Amino acid sequence: MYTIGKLSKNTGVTVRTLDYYDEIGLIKPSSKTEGGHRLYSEDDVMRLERVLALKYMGFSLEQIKDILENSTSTWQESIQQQLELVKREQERLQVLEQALLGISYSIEIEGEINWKIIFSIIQLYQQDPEDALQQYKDYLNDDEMKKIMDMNVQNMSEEDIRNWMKVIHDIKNNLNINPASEKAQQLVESWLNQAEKMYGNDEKLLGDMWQALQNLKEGIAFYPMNKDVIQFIESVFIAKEEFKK
Amino acid sequence: MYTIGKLSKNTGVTVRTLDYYDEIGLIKPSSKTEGGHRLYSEDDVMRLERVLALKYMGFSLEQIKDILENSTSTWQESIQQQLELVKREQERLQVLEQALLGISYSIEIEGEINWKIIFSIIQLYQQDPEDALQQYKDYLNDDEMKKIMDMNVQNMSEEDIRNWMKVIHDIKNNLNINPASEKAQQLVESWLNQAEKMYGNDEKLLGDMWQALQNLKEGIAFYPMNKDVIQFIESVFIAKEEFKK
DNA sequence: TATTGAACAACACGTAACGTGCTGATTTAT
DNA sequence: ATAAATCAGCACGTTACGTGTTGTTCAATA
Repeated sequence: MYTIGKLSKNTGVTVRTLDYYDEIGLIKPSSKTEGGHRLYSEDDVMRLERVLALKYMGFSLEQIKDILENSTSTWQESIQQQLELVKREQERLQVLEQALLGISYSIEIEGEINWKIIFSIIQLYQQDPEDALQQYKDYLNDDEMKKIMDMNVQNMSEEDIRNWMKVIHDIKNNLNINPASEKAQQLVESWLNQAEKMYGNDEKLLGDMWQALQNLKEGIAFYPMNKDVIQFIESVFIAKEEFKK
Repeated sequence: MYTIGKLSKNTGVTVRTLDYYDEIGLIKPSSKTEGGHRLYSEDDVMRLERVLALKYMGFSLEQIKDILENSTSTWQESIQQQLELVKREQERLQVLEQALLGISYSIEIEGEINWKIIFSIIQLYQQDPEDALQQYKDYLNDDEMKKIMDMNVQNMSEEDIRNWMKVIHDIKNNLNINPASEKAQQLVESWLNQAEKMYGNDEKLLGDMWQALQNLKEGIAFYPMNKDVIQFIESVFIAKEEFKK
C-alpha cells in the first residue's frame, strides 16, 4: 500500500495529477486510512502504469477511461484510429514545414516581409494539390498532371527550393537588361538547369508547362514566377535563336 | 467599414473569435457606431489576415501580438524557431507512430494485449537511441554502433517489423521442439533471412551482435527477442553443425 | 504521551483559444 | 413605428493539470 506521496515519487507523476485522476474517477485508491488519506494498492499502480502508457500513445484521459473499461475488443480499433491521427498530423506538419521554409527563403532573399507572398504560399498549401493544378488542366494531359503531382514541392529538397527562389529573384532584379547579353543568357541557363533538376528532363512536359504558364493570369502554383519573369525568359530564348541564325 | 458580422462572413472567422481578439487587444476595431457597435476598417482587415497567416504557421496569439508589434528584425528568428518546433514535433510523431505500429502488431500476432510488451516498447522509444545502445558497448566497436544506429527501427519498413515480430513469435511458440528437426531448421532460417534483410549482411556485425545478445540480461533493445529465443536459435545452429559432421 | 514537522485532503483560481448560450440594446427593413 | 435581425457584454464550459492556501492527519522524536 502506497500513500499518494510515495506513489508520486515511485512513478514520477505529480501528486496533483493523481489528485486529478482520482477526481475524474480514472484512478481511485482502493482504500483509505481512518483520517481519509488515500492508499494505493499494487493493482492501482498497474492501472496507473497502463494509463501512462496510453497517455504516451496520445489518447485523451476520456478515451483512456473508455479503453480501460471496455475490454480487448476495441483495442485494435483504438490504435488504428490513433495511427490515423498521427499520420494526418504528420502530413499537416510536412506541409507547414514547407510553407515556413518558403517564407523563410522569401524573407532571406527579398530582404523584407512580403505579405502577398506569404498569403500566396499559405493559399498554395491550404488548397489540396489537386485544386492547385486545376488551372493547368487545359494545357496538360492526365499523365502530365499526374507526373507533376507526384513531384510537387513536397518532394523537393530545401536546397532546390532555395535555389529556385534565388534564381527567379535574380531574374526579377534584371528584367530590363538586354536579352541578348551574356548576363541574360547566364540567368536563363541557371533557371533552365534548376527547372530541369526539379521537374525532370521531360522535354514535352516542360514545353506544355511553359505553354500553360504563358497563358495564365498571375498564377501562384509556380511561385514565385510571374508574367514578367516568363516574358523575360521567353525573350532571351528568342534572342538566342536569332543569334544562331 | 465592416460590421463584425460582415467581417465574419467575409473571412470565415467566427464572431466570437473576433470578439476574443478584441478582448485580448489583438485586433481592436478602429471605430465604433454611436450605439457602440464595432466597425472594422480595411487596415483592420489586413491585420486580421496577417494574424490568420501567423496562426496557420503555428504561432500562439501571444507570439503573434509580439511579432506584429515588433518590426521586421525578429521575423527570421521567429520563423526559424517555429521550424525547429515543427521538426521536433515531427520526430516525436515518427517515434510515436513506430511505437503504435509495434503495439498493433503485437496484439495482432499474440491475439491479446500484453502490457509487458507495451511497456517495453514505450521504454524503448522513450530513451534516446544512444542510451538504448549503451548496453551493447562492451561487445560492439564504434563503427558497428554507428552502423546500427543508422539503421535503427525508424528506417525499417512496416513490412519488416511485421515479419520480424511474426518470425520471433513463431519461434516462441515452438521453443521445445527438437532443434534438429526440419521445422526448427526452417524457423531459424526464416529468422536468419529476416535478420540479414534488416541488419544487412555484415557477417562480423551479426556475429558481434549475437555475442552481445547472449550475454545480456533480458534486454529490450531487440524486442521482442528474449533469452529463450536466443538459446533456441543457438541450439539449432549447434544441431546443424553436428549434422554436418 | 505530548509535541512538532512533514505529508495530506480539499478547495480555488489560472492556463489557451475559443464554443455555446443568454439578456438586453441597437440597427435595419418594412 | 414596429418587427426582425444583428449586436455587445457577460458567464460558464472545455483539457490536463500547475500553483497556492488552509485546515487536518500522520509519523517521528522528546
